[in-house]
Amino acid sequence: MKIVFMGTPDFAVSSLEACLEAHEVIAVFTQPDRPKGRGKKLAPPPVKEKALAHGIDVYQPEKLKTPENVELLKSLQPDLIVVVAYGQILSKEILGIPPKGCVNVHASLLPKFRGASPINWCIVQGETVTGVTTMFMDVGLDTGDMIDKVEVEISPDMNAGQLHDILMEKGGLVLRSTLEKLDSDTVERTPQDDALSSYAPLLDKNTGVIDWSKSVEVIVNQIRGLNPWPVAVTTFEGSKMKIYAALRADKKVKGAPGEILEVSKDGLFVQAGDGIVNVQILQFPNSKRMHISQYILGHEVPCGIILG
RNA sequence: CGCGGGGUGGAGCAGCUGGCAGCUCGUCGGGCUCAUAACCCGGAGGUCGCAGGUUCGAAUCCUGUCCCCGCAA
Repeated sequence: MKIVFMGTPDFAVSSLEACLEAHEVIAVFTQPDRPKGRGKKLAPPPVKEKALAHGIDVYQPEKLKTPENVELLKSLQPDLIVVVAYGQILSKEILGIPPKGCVNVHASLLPKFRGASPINWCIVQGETVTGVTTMFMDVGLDTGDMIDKVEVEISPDMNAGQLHDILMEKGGLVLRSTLEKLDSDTVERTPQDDALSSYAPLLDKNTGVIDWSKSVEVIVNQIRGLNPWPVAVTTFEGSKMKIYAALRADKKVKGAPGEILEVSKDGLFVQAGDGIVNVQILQFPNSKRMHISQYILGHEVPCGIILG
């Protein structure tokens, strides 16, 4: 099949590889290079680098749905368009271009966690199982008919970064199978049950702010679900404290929500709504990320102060 | 040239109004103990990121360079 691939971040790269394995990728669409990192340097998206390495034409339109780009897509005459974390909406007109349709790889078990950040939200909400779904795209947001699905277990200590890496790999695998079915016209469509759907909106900084009156479970899930980005944060004596990892603690002491009850090399014990959170890895502005056992070697952490 | 912080014994930090490099932990040896990640005594370990400069003398001031990090995207 002649495929046009659309994708941008790391997550899309393994799917691009899946396409390259058995099919002809005639063009890659990805977001324009953006200023990135400390120096404002323009950085190419991972998908672009991969595509260039394979000598594939790369297009980086600011807006995909302009008449010129629609014409461009038509002229490419793809059999199929594969979209993975591209970052732009495909208009109805574009969706109708390829005869085999437009398929999307989505990092959740649809219809749950439709939207931009399914990987983070499923952990934040305490799911124990998630997965990757391939589907035919329609005009709605991740609402199209499903094709293939693979489940992945979320272990209690897993954070969003680790889950991302697993799902990325699974995404490539599922797409391979979906591509085979499309190629041989043996695809089966399964409509999504809207009643079971949920939405995983784009993350922002505020998502990371910890409310210490919430339960231990909610806080711990928030912390691991937002690692490595945007990272759970709280306020420690006026400065921002990022928390990368935390556990549930078994302690008998008790205090006000957000109060630091005890500090040792085993952790920073903080009162939450229904129990105690053991903060393990933290980071302060201008400082390196480190485990509490290292942090206390060079810093004074008085008990009794209130976080948040 | 987007803004800002930092590179000091294995780890985390202090020292930086220039004058013999310090703290906590770890590590090594010894002691106490039924025992211990606890406690006591003692020791090892640092060209203070790199290169120049100012000075009688620089971790500390100046210049250049490399690397790391926070914000912002």
